[in-house]
Amino acid sequence: MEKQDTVNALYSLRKTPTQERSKATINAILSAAARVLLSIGYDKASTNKIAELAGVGIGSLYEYFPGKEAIFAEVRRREDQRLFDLTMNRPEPATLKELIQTHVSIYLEFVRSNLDLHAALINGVPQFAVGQQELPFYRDYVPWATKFLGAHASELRHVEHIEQVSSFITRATRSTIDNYVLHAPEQLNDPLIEELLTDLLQRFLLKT
Amino acid sequence: MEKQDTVNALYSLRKTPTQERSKATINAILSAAARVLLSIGYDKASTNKIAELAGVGIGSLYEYFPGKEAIFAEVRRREDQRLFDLTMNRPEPATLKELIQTHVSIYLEFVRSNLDLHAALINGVPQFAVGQQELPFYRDYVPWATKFLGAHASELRHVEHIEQVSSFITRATRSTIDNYVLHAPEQLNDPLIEELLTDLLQRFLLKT
DNA sequence: TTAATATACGAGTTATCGCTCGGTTATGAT
DNA sequence: ATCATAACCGAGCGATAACTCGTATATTAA
Repeated sequence: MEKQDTVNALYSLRKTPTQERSKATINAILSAAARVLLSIGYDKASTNKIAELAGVGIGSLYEYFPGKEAIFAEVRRREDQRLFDLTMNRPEPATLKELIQTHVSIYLEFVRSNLDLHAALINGVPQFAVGQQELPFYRDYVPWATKFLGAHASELRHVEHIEQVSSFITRATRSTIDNYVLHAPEQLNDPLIEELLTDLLQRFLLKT
Repeated sequence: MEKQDTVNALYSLRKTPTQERSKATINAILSAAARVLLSIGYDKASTNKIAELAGVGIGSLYEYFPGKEAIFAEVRRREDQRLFDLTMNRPEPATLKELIQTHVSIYLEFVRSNLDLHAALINGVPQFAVGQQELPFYRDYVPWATKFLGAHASELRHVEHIEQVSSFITRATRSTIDNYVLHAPEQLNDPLIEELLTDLLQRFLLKT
């Protein structure tokens, strides 16, 4: 409980902004953080540089963020949220087969749309409290996927452990794409990758 | 060419050791680096701390390594080499099905045997010259897998693009396991994960 | 034995880091 | 118009980082 709070304090906002201009300040900081990350990398990024590029006093930065990690944790959190919104704000496909195809496609388009930033986030930025608690992405996404799989249980090959299967395919999908983002970004434009990944998941999940 | 050398210089040994004691020094540094990584993380790890823990003068450290990145790049390189040796020094299975099962099993055992170090490497340590050139692991492994797939082409579902398929399954396997290492390490002891991953790959690759 | 080379060393220089704190300015409520 | 509070600011302190360079010691070759 206490330890948990201590940990969380390192990664969340210090105070919640109420006025508009403070929200603008926070946005400026996050935007600057992303630009600094792209130009010099996480290691050499410093709170001073971020504040300077954001056109914000260093004191202001520390009003809202306890440190560098928290800033980048927030950058990542917002990107994850964007992805989650993209996948949710969409007519729910009728069949599992379509769902798989759709989600692979959405995530691929998502990473392609801002490749450099995602590569930098994956590679350079350590993850929020790893092992301590689940990433927001999986925490939100897996239950949703589990529910969908449960609703189509009759089409599934693996009906025994739907919860674990749901987690498994979510992780496999995301991590495989992230691997391409980092190590073979040029192949992300090849439609073959999308085909292979879709086929991989469909064959695994669906009865033939 | 010149740029490439500049980049490489940041990540490779400065000089090749000839005498035994210098090899011992390098090993002490690498071992200390791993321990520092586990205790305080990549960010707060410094060359000074590593040298101190290694019982080596800071000057000696800089005789061999141009900086912190190079030290950890070498730690990772050696871990990758260990894994590669494990998979190669083993009677080659007769069938693709066995091969898949075997490799999933080897890699899982490999990460389980030193979970904390692998988690720290995956999460905290930025990758060597990402995008510039392929990681040694994939550079060595993919051609080998490609050859094996080619030799069993008759059993394959995807015979059109063996090279890309080989790369694809290698990345999918490694990145999925790495995801569990980082985000759900407790599940690595559940045999279900091994089953699911094996099944995923077999269904994708093999004709039924 | 001696010369050449490889290895080891660490005090010290320079730079930057994280972060605080006392104080100013802007905003909204009364 | 007045006041409370939210937001903003940046000089500057203490700590620590990366890395060099002159020097000392060990090893090997001649």
